[in-house]
Amino acid sequence: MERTNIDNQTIDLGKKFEIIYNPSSEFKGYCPIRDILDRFGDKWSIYTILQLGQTDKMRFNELKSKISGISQRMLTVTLRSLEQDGLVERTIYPQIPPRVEYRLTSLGFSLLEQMVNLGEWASTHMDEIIKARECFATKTNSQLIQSN
Amino acid sequence: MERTNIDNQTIDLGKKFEIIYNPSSEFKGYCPIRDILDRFGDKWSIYTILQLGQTDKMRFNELKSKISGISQRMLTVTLRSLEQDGLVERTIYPQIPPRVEYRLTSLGFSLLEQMVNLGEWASTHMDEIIKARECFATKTNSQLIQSN
DNA sequence: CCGTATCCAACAGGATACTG
DNA sequence: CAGTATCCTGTTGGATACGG
Repeated sequence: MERTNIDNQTIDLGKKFEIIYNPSSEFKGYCPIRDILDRFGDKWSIYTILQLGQTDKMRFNELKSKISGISQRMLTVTLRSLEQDGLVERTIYPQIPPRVEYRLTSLGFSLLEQMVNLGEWASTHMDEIIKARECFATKTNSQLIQSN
Repeated sequence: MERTNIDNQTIDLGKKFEIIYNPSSEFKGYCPIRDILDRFGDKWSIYTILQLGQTDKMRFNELKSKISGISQRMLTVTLRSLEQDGLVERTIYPQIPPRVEYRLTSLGFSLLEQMVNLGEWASTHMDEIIKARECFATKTNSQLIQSN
């Protein structure tokens, strides 16, 4: 198994790689990251998880008001999806008007920690990425100018 | 700033939360995680990053053959996107037939590390999630039966 | 209050054909 | 070899109206 070495960055992916992604087989080429990202890579899951991580429990409309821009439909869809994966727990109090509370499960909290880690990476490197985008735009523009 | 406490899990998100997501303002409510996930939360970016992390450089068709299922178009699109964000470096050797090499930048490698972390989380908790999905399906079915 | 149902626009991405 | 260009389909998610 090969090792990667660039700029004195040596990452021994060999061991980990087989765990997280095995491309050699059509059937065993299942990728857990893909599965996870298919679920919370959507538009609202992260916001929802982050919000639920701020307090121990929240009601539907409370969540809706804190996640700016989300529609009623999408909040329902998102919460069902998270509930289905065992990340969020839904408690219904049988009363009129209905009262429903949502909270992260311990699994949800462990994902939250990963999200926070990813968020810290994103915050740290966001300026590099933005610079790269600007630089790329400049390169593309100059190529366009040359081809005129 | 509130603290979250469930099952003896105390995460002090207060400090980190403001960095990674500020929902209080329409304009300052910019979320770096969202930005990042909008980029590599797509269908092919992770596979591409993982593959490029396996060797120090790869050619276009080499990549295409290793990422099973990807179309020529989507590989181009994905690589351009990653290049634009400074995660991948593209080297063109002006010869016929053309020779193009791709490699991760150091920024790309640091993202790869995050992906590996996420992948380990996913691998560790995948069985819990699958169980939760099955359990959810059972609950839903029994509700359907009751309503019949 | 907390949803569900329906309709619809926008976009991601696959198939195919063509090019320097 | 390494792409573009074009077309076309499936899915995501927003708007709106209605229901227990």
